[in-house]
Amino acid sequence: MGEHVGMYLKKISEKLEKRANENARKREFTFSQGKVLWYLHKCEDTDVTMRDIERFLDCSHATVSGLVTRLQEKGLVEITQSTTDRRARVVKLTEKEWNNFRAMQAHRKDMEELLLKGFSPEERAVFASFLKRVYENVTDGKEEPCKCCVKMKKGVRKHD
Amino acid sequence: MGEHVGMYLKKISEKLEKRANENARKREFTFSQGKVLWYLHKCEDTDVTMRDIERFLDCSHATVSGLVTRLQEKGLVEITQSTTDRRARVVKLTEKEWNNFRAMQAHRKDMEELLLKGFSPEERAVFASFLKRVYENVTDGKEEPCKCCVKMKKGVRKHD
DNA sequence: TGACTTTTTGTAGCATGCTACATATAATAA
DNA sequence: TTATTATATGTAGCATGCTACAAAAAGTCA
Repeated sequence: MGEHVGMYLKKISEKLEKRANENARKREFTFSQGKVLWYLHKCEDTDVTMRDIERFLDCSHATVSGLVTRLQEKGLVEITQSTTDRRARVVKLTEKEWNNFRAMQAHRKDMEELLLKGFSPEERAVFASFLKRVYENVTDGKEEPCKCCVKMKKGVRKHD
Repeated sequence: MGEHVGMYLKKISEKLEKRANENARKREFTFSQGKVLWYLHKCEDTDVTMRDIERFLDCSHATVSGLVTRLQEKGLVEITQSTTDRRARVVKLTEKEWNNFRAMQAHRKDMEELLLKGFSPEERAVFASFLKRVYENVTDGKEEPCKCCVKMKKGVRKHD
């Protein structure tokens, strides 16, 4: 009765974000902006719209609009209109940005190792499976993954 | 390699906060404001200053200032100057607020149950211990607990 | 085709978090 | 006591998240 699981989850998450922001600050962008860049790298070979980013981050379109605008102001992404859907805006990484990816990968790996310091391989597996179950509990099983890279072929949209 | 533990922790935490905000909205305050109220209830018998709240929330004093100001505007707390330390502001719950506590307790319990749905008592214990270990990893063992209720007697401050 | 609905994005206004700077008071050292 | 340092709070300015409203384009159905 009262394992305070929720409290721990939130506090760990807050610490993670603070650490990530400290790290990202060295590279002239924030943790949230980094998530957008990460996604753009992951989907290099496809046209990524603001709507795709919204689904990936699982946040409102207003939030995405702010993030992408600030990334554009810093010259880290370019925004162009989609040629196939005049509502959509396509977001692309600029040349300037390419240095960041490896640093981000490294930091992500470091954080994962920090989190699981002292855990045996078996414990890691059990912990990961617990987290997946909790995630399904809080999403009522209705996970809303980013469908862009998974289900869409290069440049293929419904309206094509 | 790559259990995505960090990602799951963050996503679960985001869902938790969204659910808590939906719930809290019915009671005219937000999740973060609710944490302040929660703490004030916990420490009913002591004088709680803004600095105490800052330590409890583990956030900046600027953040606390905003939270407490908005709670005051809604008439949920009163702010007075400490009689023993003229720098400090003492934050107190108002009569109006007292209806919320039980609803908050109930929601917290519901969330805990939702998170751990389908977990056996043994699994719950293991999961909780894992989270504690991860928390110690991300805090480097230097946990910074709220010292107010733990170490301070009623009304006793260093400067007394 | 034309009317209706859905989708994508923009903007305003707010709450929450931060850092950086300022002030006033308290605590400490000379 | 006086000078210095530490502590508690205020404020400005920013990034991130939200909801609510609006517009424009795309999709759908008669």
